[in-house]
Amino acid sequence: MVGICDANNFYISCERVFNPALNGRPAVVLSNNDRCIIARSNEAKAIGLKMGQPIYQVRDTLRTYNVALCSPNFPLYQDMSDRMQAILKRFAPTIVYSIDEAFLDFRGFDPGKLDALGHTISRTVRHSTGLPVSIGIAPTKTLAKIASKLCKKYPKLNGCCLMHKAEDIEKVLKKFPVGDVWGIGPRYEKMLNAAGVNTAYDFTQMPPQWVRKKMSVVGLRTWKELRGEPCIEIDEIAPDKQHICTSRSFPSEVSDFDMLHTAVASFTATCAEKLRRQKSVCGELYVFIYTDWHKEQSQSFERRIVKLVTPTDSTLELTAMAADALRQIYRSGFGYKKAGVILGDISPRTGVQVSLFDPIDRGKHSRLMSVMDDLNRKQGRGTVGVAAGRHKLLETVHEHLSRQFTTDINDILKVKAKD
DNA sequence: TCTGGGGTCCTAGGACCC
DNA sequence: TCTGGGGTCCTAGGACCC
Repeated sequence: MVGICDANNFYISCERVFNPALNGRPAVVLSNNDRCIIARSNEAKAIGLKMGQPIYQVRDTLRTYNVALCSPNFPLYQDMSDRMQAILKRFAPTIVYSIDEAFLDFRGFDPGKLDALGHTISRTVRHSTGLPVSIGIAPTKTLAKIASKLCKKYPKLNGCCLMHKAEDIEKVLKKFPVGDVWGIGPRYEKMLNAAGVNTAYDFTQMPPQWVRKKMSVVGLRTWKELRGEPCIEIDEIAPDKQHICTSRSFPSEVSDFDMLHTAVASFTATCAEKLRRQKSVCGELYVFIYTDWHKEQSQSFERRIVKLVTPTDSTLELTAMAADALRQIYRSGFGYKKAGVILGDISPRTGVQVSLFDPIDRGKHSRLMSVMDDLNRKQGRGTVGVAAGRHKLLETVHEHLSRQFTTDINDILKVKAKD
């Protein structure tokens, strides 16, 4: 048996832990620059606010229902996530799946005791972190996901839903919309509905050859999992990333080369930091800049891939190459709305083949980088860097930011004694 | 006026090789 | 009229996840 522990409305719940005034009212967390909705409380869902919806489209609703707005506070969410995962690990081998979810490996556990254990875990996380979670337990990961969704829908389940008897599972699947199944997105949902497949149960009754043909081996795995055959493996040790990306939309259009350069340099530095954290090097650097694609008039979507002779993790080298690439794709007269950097062709740092006429002192670079990473880790991000300064106009706007309640000593809540 | 920011895997088709 | 066959690698595009 396998379990999934999924935090309910995770970002919102994190905000609520430190700001109880948000309880019971519609609240949303916004994307960078407070542009669109990326998380919603149940109350916000109930009044029809949608994931990814731009704020300007729902101004009236926000006002009418007095919706609380929160700018994204990712350091807080990550810290709360770490706390949740630490608690889960006390009960069963845990595989972190995303910031708000983890799988629990219940193989070898007594199935008769799992319901009670699941409830204990749910209660413990709630008490120790303040986060409400939904735990689903079933023979496969896909079924466990369904169980955890039931948990959210039916509060009387009290934070844990165990699904293991074949007839119970069948009963659930017959009512479960196929589009809500993990692994079936909007495209496949449409295709399946058109073929008369509306519930998860309908899907399990389709011939495997048909599923394979229409949805490839990925769809077939989902089909098998729904029929109780585990076949989605998730690695215990998070594999190294194959691509590392940093990109942002700008608060307003940017047409000045130096400003773009500053942005691209800082994205590259962030990417390189992530790369060094996983002890890898990259062999490829990709830089892109977009104009606003919503506008009718002429657009520009430019990108350049640079292949490296010798793979590297040096911010110095990468920022220099990114600047060259940017110089090649930049065109004056355009207002750019978004830019980004992607590192690819990633491999472990050990075993780098240095080319014969390598002009770079790699030892020196790597000593410099590790001093830099160290300082940034201890003194906070952005303490030292090689980026070309900062521009006020590029800074992300966060009008409704909560404080760093758990990670900054100055922001820790103070308890006042009543006299 | 205004639309997020990360990732994964799979497949088909073209280039190229022998 | 007739136009090999098998393999690899790369890329773009399409689907999905949170």
